[in-house]
Amino acid sequence: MAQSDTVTRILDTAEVLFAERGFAETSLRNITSKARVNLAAVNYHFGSKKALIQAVFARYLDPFSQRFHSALDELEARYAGRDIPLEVLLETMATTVLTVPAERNSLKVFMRLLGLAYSQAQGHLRRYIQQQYGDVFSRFTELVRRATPELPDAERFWRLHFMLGTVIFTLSGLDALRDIAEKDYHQHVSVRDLVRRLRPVVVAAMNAPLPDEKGIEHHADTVAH
Amino acid sequence: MAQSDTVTRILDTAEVLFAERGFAETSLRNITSKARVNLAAVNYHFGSKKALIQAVFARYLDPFSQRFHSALDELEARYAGRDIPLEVLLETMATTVLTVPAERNSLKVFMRLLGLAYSQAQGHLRRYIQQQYGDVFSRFTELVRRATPELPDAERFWRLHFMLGTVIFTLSGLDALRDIAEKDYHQHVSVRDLVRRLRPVVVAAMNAPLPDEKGIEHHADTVAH
DNA sequence: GTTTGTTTAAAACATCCGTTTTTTATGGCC
DNA sequence: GGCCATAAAAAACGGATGTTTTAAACAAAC
Repeated sequence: MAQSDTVTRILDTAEVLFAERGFAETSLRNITSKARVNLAAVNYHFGSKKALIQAVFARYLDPFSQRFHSALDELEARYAGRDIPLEVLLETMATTVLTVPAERNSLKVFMRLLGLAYSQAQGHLRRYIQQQYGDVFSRFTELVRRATPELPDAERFWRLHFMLGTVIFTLSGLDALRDIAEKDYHQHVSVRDLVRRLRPVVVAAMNAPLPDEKGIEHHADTVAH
Repeated sequence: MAQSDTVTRILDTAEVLFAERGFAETSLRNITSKARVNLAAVNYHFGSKKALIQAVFARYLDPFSQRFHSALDELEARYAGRDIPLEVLLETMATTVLTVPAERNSLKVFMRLLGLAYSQAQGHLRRYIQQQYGDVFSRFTELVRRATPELPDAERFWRLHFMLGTVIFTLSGLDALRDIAEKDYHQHVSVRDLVRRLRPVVVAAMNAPLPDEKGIEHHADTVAH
């Protein structure tokens, strides 16, 4: 009966603790005791702590990758060769990202994990994600390239990462920001709200004018004449 | 003679290791051995590892806070009551942030530390920074408020944090991004480059049109008619 | 020259870590 | 019944961590 909901209990507990405190600050003893599971169970079922971390990510990223591929398939079919508008691409990505964790009410956890994956030193994680899910991202960026032919390649690369930073940073630090926002503006903030606010910002950022030429330098103390 | 360059050696070594691997992943033995200093010196001079971490931040943030106050003083004097344009405010902040670590050739370290301060769980750090340097940030946001009177307060709050996310995320993950960028676009990327690219994006994001009204919902799969 | 306060050095302490090993239970199959 | 693979539980291992204690060096003050 208890066949292997042990595995699920470990994953459920681990993702929450990881999201709250980070990987290094979360010990296997924290996880197993809170999950009411034997300490050795982690190494038995997953092999190591590293593998546990990767499994936590895979549980989100596998369905995400699958759904996102399907969504892009649909889009390409619908547009039949014509370029897909940037707004549609961004919107599709957003809804796909939001769909997966929504089924488990764990958007906050998922976003926090994404944030950790980037910022944490953990080299093995970045490598794992890159080689496991790099192709979905490549497919997406290629479609974005076609949607923004006027942007130089390097500029588009950086702007995409700028926006990735905005979204991950905001949604992963959501709790802290939400506290401040609600204290200062007495207004509840839902994730839907935030996505609504993010949309025009991201679009405007992607469509911003190109930066000045390299040679020309501006200084704050000479710009206001 | 050796009076207390021990303190400096510890700080110099600690900030580099912290930036490279994070706080939890850096042990006092790592620091003290690399700094060729006795293990007990950290607890003797700083009291604890937590206090060491805060001291590392203070060494950057104290001069930053001081300079930024002066810069804002100058601006307010120059504009003598008139509102300071948003671009000038942003530019001033940028140059101040860049100035402090530039004097020690440690911009990368500083940015990475800022990123860690946000993303890492370390509750004590956020609290310390908030209560120690919250007033400079408040002063800045108030000036931004006057520079963007058309923005609703909540909207401005969120957009400022969006942009904070962009900058910190990008500059703190710089090394990883730089690797990808140089591999794909065979082009060296300096921090100056990045700041140049960031400027129009941030300005456009702050000036983006307001989001749709709350009631109206958009879905990716119905938006492309 | 001895004393005093400060800094460094060395060693020990208690605790926690990830992992491995050993033992015990469980349930399907002949 | 006995057999066996699988899972869970308990115990132990080796090592690393932050901190504390004890001892030695050193400079300044008297």
